Amino acid sequence: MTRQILVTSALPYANGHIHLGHLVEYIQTDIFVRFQRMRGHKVGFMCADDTHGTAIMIRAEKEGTTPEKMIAEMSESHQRDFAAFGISFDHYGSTNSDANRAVGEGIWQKLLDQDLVAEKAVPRLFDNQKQMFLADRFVKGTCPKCQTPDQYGDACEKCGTAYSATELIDPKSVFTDTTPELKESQQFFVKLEPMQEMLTEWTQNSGALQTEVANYLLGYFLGKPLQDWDVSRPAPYFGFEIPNQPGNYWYVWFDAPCGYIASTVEWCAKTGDNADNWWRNENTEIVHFLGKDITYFHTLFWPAMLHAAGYNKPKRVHIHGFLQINGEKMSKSRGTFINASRYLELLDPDWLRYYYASKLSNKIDDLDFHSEEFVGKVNSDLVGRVVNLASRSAKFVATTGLSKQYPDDGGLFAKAADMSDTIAAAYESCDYREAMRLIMTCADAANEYVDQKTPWTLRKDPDKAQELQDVCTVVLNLFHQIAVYLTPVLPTLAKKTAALLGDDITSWSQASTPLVGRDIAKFQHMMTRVEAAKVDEMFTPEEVAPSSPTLEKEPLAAEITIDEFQKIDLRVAEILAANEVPEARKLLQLTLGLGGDVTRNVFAGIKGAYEPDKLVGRLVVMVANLKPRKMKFGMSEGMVAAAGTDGEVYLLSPDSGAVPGQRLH
RNA sequence: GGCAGGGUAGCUCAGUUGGUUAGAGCGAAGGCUUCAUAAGCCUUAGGUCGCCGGUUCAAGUCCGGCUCCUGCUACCA
Repeated sequence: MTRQILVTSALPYANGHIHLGHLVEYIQTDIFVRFQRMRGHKVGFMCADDTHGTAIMIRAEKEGTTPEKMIAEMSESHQRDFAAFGISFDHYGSTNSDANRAVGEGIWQKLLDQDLVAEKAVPRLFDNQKQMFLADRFVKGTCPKCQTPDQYGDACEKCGTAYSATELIDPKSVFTDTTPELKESQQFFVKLEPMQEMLTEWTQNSGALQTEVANYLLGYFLGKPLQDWDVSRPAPYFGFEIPNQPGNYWYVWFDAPCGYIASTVEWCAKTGDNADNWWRNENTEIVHFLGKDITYFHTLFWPAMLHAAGYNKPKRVHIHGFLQINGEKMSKSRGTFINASRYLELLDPDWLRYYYASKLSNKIDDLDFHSEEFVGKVNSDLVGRVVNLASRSAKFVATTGLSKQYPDDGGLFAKAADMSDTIAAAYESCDYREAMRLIMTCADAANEYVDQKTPWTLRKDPDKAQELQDVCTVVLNLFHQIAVYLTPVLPTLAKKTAALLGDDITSWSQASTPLVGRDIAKFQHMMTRVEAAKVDEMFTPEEVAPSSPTLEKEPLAAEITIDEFQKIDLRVAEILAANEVPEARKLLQLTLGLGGDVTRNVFAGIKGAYEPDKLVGRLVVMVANLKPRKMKFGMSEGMVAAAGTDGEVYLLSPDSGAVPGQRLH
């Protein structure tokens, strides 16, 4: 029976480039999609850029551009990366599209019709200077529980306490460093509690979710009344204004998943289909792939929206874990935050597709990119075992082609053909690791066969020409079979196999029918080996070119050791007094406090750049163990740290929380 | 803090409803082979299954406690 399956990957946020972590998901989804297409099902693979929200707005502002321009460039970059990794979307849209606005408005109207929208006043922090309400992530302050300074407005990194931004002690806007004001904001909420029963049923009994996920939802959300979901944000916000509610915008997570439908709408417009055939048709299986961080958006809010608006709920939500690099979180400072484009400079995308496939299961465990394993698996599985099969047999039948009849192979081909359903089931359940393991057992059996039959010996005896052709016919068919099974993962290998044997691989069933009596093309290498050095190079941070004009003016000083650095005692100091030195052109006299009654008298060359009155009370950094020096106006007992070239002077200040006397490490 | 998940060979992971000597791949050691991109084949070594206790004829598997790791925690996405 032909199934109709609409598959999505989560929408990448237009705030950054595609990296190896994203690719876990897109490759995983693409394998599923290609597998289903091979099985003859009707598949739509939808994705789009997620373009709205404060983060986009702020970043565009920082880069001196408009959000529209930024998301256009990012979309192009994303699509280029996806294409290079062979991600075969049927349509790639954007949440900032007319189609998406229409989908959002349609759902919104249905929510209003069913009295599922509530309006409430919410106290929120407001940045007066920037004239905007601040999301939790844009407020920093001292944790109300453990007093750790410099924590975000949602949770403390030190003690793990979750709180709301309004509870922070001494909150500051991360944009302006000013103290935000508490203001009421009228916001719109989707009422979820009326759909609690539906959601409980769907999450627990529909089979759409992995059991861990169902347990998590039951344990954390569904065990108590569902809170109303806050779906609006006050201006300024980059997104869609809510119909008839000027100054109020949909929260990005309201319109982002609508992008799945909007993409389908745009796709159907191209193909002459109707999106309702996919989204309002019970025979369509909606399958979402996403990372565990966005679980509840897709398993509570999104199904609620779909349900209220009369769309199909997902048949399956497949959630995967995060990518780790050599056992650790990806990190920019460790050089393990690898963009897709960086990978592509050095390595073959098919290697990553296979490597991920060989590690992905249907659990939500994190997946580790382990350099040595990556090299080992690709070289040993793909090159040494799979591709090598063609390489060690094709040459012997270059002139004769394949035997007319499929020879007796002791049941090898039939045995591998019998595995078709088992392998297919592994793909279907997204247990690619199991699929790869099974396929590799086929490759092992084939290599053993070559070893037993020793075609290189047969070749030397003209009387055994037929036997040689038969043996190679068997080996090439076993290879072809494996290539068919691997096609969802390695479409490029499938193409090269097709070129060698003159038979395009389009259907799963081709693994069950041997190829006979045909010429074969001249053998060409199908895959190169991974060089470990290239993988290492990928994880070596690229040298930053010293193109900075400031660095040219003042080049970096000679390298020092940590011991040498530690001789310099840098301290946080408070400016207790600042006075003009009438006869000096550049100097101000500062009295610096190091806590208690320890003070230092310092002459600092900052006159002209700072008003003495305004300096009193602020914290600076000083070199506290500098040998005192007698100057024309008195003793200077240290030095205040400041940056600047060409007469500009900028004092350094510690973040709030630091106290006078603390040493810098 | 709460919730969810995990801890099995050097590494990455399988272990079905509790049932013989706990498996695979990679890596390691030894041998064979030379067609193939130093690829292939065979053999070997390696694990008190996180810790403690309980149920049972029998526990990696079930129950209780402890411990370590990871993620999430609705107004960042």
